[in-house]
Amino acid sequence: MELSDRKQKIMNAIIKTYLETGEPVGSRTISKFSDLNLSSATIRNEMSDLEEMGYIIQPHTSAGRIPTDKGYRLYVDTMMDDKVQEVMDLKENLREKADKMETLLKSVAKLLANSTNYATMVSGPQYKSKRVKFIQLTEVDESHLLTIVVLDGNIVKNEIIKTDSKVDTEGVAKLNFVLNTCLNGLDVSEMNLAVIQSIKEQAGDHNRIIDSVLNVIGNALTQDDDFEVYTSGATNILKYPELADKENVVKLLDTFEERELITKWQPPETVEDNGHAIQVYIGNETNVESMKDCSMVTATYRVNDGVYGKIGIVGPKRMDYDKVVSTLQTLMNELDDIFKEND
Amino acid sequence: MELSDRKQKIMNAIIKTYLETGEPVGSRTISKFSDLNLSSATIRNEMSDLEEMGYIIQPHTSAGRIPTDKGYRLYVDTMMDDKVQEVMDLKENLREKADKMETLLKSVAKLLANSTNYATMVSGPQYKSKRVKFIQLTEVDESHLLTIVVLDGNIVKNEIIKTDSKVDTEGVAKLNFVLNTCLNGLDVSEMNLAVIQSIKEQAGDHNRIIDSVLNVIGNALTQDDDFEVYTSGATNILKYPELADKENVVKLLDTFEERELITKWQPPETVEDNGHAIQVYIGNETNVESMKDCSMVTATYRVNDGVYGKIGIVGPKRMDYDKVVSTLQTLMNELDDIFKEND
DNA sequence: GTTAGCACTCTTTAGTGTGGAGTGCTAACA
DNA sequence: TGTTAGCACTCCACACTAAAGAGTGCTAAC
Repeated sequence: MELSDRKQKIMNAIIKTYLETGEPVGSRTISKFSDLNLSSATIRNEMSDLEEMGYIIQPHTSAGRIPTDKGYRLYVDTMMDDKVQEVMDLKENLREKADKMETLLKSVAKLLANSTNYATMVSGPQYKSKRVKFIQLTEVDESHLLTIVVLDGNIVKNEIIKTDSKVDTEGVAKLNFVLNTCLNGLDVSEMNLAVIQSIKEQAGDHNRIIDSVLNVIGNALTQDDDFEVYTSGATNILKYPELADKENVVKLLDTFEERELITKWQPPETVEDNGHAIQVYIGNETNVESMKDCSMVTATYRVNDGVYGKIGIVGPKRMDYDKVVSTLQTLMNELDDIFKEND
Repeated sequence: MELSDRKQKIMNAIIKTYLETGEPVGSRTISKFSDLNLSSATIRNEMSDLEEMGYIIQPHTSAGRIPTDKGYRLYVDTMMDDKVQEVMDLKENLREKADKMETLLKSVAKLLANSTNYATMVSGPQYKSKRVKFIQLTEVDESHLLTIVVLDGNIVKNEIIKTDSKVDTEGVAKLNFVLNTCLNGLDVSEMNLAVIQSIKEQAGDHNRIIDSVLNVIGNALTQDDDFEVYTSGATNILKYPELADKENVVKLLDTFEERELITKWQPPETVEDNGHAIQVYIGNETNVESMKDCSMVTATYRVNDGVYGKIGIVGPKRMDYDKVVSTLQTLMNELDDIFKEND
């Protein structure tokens, strides 16, 4: 069956109404709806068609229709107009917090949650290809060495390692020299046994320390456990009755608590400059079981080349896609500016 | 009125029963209860007394009684016997995660939440009196210096600062020397203008950098924004109907989300060695409005001298105080061991 | 001092009926 | 042939009622 112009309009009206009310919408409501001057009976016929085509569904025999995932998808893909949203006062709020990435991202999450009334998740920046820029060991006291690893993009990792015996200042200097000459510029795959062996030979009798240091470096290069995710406004989902039944709520809130669950958020392979790769996932498209009744809109921010993070907004399927997308757009531009400044 | 022995026993029975069921408990239930062989009528008389004394209350005329805060308090203070709980398999689970404080604390929160079915909050260690152990500046590239501040207790803070112009290796060395000779061993209150002035004089023409560095140090010494709080099992509160009415749930969950709210958790002035300062807060005793229908049990762990953190378990007033306290005790001992080992 | 018994209160639950919203179908109309 | 009006039907939501159950307080008897 063809999706006629009129059907599209009706579909649009159904979704718009449903987004507002959250109630199944009936033919009479649509027939009273603005432009299209059609009786409820006609609408009924059309709705019957739309149902057959899979765009809408009846929760029970004598109820109105609600959009299916396919219906939402249609809306998001074709019907959303790009109207510019009132620009929020995000700017001032953000600038204040911009000093530390962590606080910045937390505020982003909170601001978004407050201004959209949905739940938000923000992932910390992920570093795509990590290479060692330089390494530095420093004595802390008799039995502890501070290991500092600076990676590409000026990411600093540090860890204190225990030593069996005191290493004198000279020894530390030597270790520093050896480590830096051998490892600078390498990524994790290039640190093979040959390299390690050569370090150990040059370092003399500090094998144990080398092992510890390499361990720290390995962690710095591979560990994703600093793949932080900040969430905010989780309780907003309680505002939407269709999500708030006990079963679901627990699962959803748990999903938010277990931030790790959103590991499915790989950073994008490539993001065209200034493109924020805004994407909409509806229902099962999220690939998260507990979110099957939700939708999620994600965007990608870019701190540096190869350093990306994601921002996601989770709400009911009847979320105001239009507003969310444009809010995200505004916000992303703002973030871009902040990162550029701070470089 | 005197709190007779029999009244105590009845009180105990009431609380125990209520803890299990969460329902108001009636006189008949208690009369059937184990030891005391009394008819429901007698119990009724006693309960009437207990109500007058403020230990229990009737939610409505023809309902059983439930304990008041005062009643719980009586129970916690006098009636809880110290029976040892089955030791959980916390140990093995914890050891695996012990490598990083952060992951360790997260696991603690999760484990506690799972094994108690209440919500947990764990605050990261707080450093009571912070002093600078040493400072180190390192060139990263032409326009960036890495500032590392090591504090008492081997806490490492780092930040990258921008410089207007390149500072040569010699300059950095000099700065390092000056900073360390002037600042090592000082706490924040001792870094007064005189000290700062003297640094600037000795450092020559690197005033701007000194300012940035002092800024970093100041942050390291004062900022509580790394007062991390980990939560887990927030959704557990949905398991207790008396907490799960919509109004309350939102407020409670928000309290958990806004971890900062628990700033009221000052570290204790003193904690006797090996004492974990386990405390029970009932209802309004928590001083958190949204928790007026909850109870909270907190314990203090000790990483080092002057480095404390707190663990809290939040549940309904009818929480199983006995079990929670002994679970916490077991856990704290375990943590003590881990911290000792890792020293 | 303790207990049995009874009247009374209040909540919970199930059951019932009514009104409203919405549909699908049919027949009439332009 | 597309549109509309009308009607019978379905189902949900809500209010109301009735009955059951739990528990109390009081009184009188042991």
